[in-house]
Amino acid sequence: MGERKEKPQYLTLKRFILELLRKGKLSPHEKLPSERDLTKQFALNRNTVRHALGILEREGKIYRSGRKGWFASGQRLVFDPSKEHVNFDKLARKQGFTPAWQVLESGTMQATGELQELFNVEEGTELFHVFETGSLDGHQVYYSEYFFLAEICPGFLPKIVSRPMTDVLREDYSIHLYQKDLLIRPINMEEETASHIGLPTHSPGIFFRRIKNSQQGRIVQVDYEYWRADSIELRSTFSS
Amino acid sequence: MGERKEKPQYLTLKRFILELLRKGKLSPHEKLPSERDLTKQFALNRNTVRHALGILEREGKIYRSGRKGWFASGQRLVFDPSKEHVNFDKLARKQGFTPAWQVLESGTMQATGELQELFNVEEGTELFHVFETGSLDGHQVYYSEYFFLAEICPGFLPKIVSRPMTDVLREDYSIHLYQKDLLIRPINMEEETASHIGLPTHSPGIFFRRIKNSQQGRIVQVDYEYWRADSIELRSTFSS
DNA sequence: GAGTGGTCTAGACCACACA
DNA sequence: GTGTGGTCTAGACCACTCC
Repeated sequence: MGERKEKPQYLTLKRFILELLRKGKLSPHEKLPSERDLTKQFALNRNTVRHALGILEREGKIYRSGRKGWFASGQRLVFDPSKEHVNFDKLARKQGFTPAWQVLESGTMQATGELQELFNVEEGTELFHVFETGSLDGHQVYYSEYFFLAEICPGFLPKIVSRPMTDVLREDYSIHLYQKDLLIRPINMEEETASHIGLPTHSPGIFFRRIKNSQQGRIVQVDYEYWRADSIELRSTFSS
Repeated sequence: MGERKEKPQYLTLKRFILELLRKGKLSPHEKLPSERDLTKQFALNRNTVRHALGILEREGKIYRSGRKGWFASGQRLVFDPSKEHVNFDKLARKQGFTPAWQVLESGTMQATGELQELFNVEEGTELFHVFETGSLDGHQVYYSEYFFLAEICPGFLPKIVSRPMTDVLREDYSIHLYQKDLLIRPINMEEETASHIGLPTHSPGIFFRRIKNSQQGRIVQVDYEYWRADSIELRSTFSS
């Protein structure tokens, strides 16, 4: 009657791993024992082990990398969605990370569909596109697709390989970006997105769609960003 | 060599259900076929069926309710995290929902631990606490725990059963709340939290911690809110 | 009582990673 | 080649819901 219910066994494993993390016996980015090792240690079936690991993954405590295994999550990059200016490089350095990014592809294209609507331009208007990945301390954390109005920044593309995009726009074109619209959605990473960051399909992620104005109020940039969910923390501080 | 890889079978089921949703053959809040029905229809094992359903759940397309089954998600409440004022009742009505809330428990307590730190008051300072759930169109979507500085609003608790909390503070105490700090985190709902909203453990959720000032700049309220992840959409629009 | 979702076992085969 | 995670099967028992 008043008996305590049996706790599910996956909770035992989950708590064990949380303890390892709490006590520092698993350092950030350290690999966990293999799933089969855990089945032996806890006399559990591999399905049950994977159930426990999946829960920890969705809580952001651990993450998977490729097919290489499960790893303890690192420190989160704190990100303020209420700020109108966003500069990954500066933000990360301020928080003690070593950020890096790599352009995977860039070029010109013509506006159609959603992009045409968002930019509010005629179909066929020329856009620059940039696909890149970014990392913190050597660990890949995001994949993004940026789109710019080509006419406002001729010769833009070669410059961004080595300099932060916001710096190039400010210094070379006197364009200051202001975030106008921000959409945030927790997602499962689709195969293609995940593969760019070296993650397995269905890794938990956070998606951002940003629409940015120039100081003249014109929409000049649209970003789609896909972040590893455990790599960031969303926190707004209001100054008023 | 150039052969297409076999698609995983759970993807077949996943896409089938997405099609049902897209075509409107599953209306919002309509129950899906039982897991065992789906195993028969698709000649799949129940584990595989549950895998597919879990992915759809984490994408916010479907949700579970109690042990009653899986349901198609409804329309999302659009929520702007950059706004300093938040009023669930008004926000929901403006978007065509019929909101409701229910106070589960309320009373007085003394500040300790994190609450004492957040309020920045002496240990033992009297606080009001209110635990409540909220629903949209009859479907429970959040559970929250509010804490107030008791001294600024004597006689507060009986009033909030029937009136929105922000209205009571404004009309009866001339207190206007300003969001000062906002923390957003995707979570798995823990057993206790989930049970308040009639959800099973590990339902995907979004957690908010809000710290609110009065117009005098004093911290007067701290909220912890747990939302069903599929019930809201985060979107900021900047007016500048 | 029949059916539901939640938990769990004991296997299996595959593609891929690493040594 | 050995071990890894990803996918999948064929069962089982339980607590709970609904009729």
